[in-house]
Amino acid sequence: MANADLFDPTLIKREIDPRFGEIKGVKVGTLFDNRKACAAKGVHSKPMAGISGTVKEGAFSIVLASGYKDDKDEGETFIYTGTGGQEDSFSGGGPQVEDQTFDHPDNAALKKSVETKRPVRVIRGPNRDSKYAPAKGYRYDGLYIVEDAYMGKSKDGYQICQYHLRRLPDLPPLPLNPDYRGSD
DNA sequence: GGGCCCGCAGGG
DNA sequence: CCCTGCGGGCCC
Repeated sequence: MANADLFDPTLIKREIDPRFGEIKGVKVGTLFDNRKACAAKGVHSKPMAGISGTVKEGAFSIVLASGYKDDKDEGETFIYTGTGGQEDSFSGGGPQVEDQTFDHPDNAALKKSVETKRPVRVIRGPNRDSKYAPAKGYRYDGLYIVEDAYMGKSKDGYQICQYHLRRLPDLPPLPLNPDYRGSD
């Protein structure tokens, strides 16, 4: 593959771990009805959690949806917020009520991806605050590199884990969100 | 439309 | 095994 130089050569077992990288038969732009459908195709196997991966090998995939107001989606790049510290994790949302930390296994996994440089599958869910989110369902938007991970401050004043993601070059353009409610 | 509460995959 | 999580359906 053309992006081979982006991978850490010591982590070549990407070739034997089917959880990383493109999923056979799932094209960039594929739309899924719900999270269960994403899981069924192996695009993102967790029913609710936004980050799928391991602490040792890094993240396989992440879901960008509403629920974390500190995300900033610019399409080819975006800022993602880690998991944890929310008021009601079951209802999937609410303000931060405590600090996030990279000790959380999911946050640690995504941080690990900065080191490994292994691209992560990105799935966008409905989010009226994102210019690039699908109006409905969950869309596979291709592979992104996690360029950076650092602690930041949420709008609620708590410490949060944040990540800079950048899309691999030469992927199909991202569709615009018809329901976007932002100004730009 | 909002509040509520259900299951389940999988990593550690 | 155990616990958690950027859903989702249902009821009002």
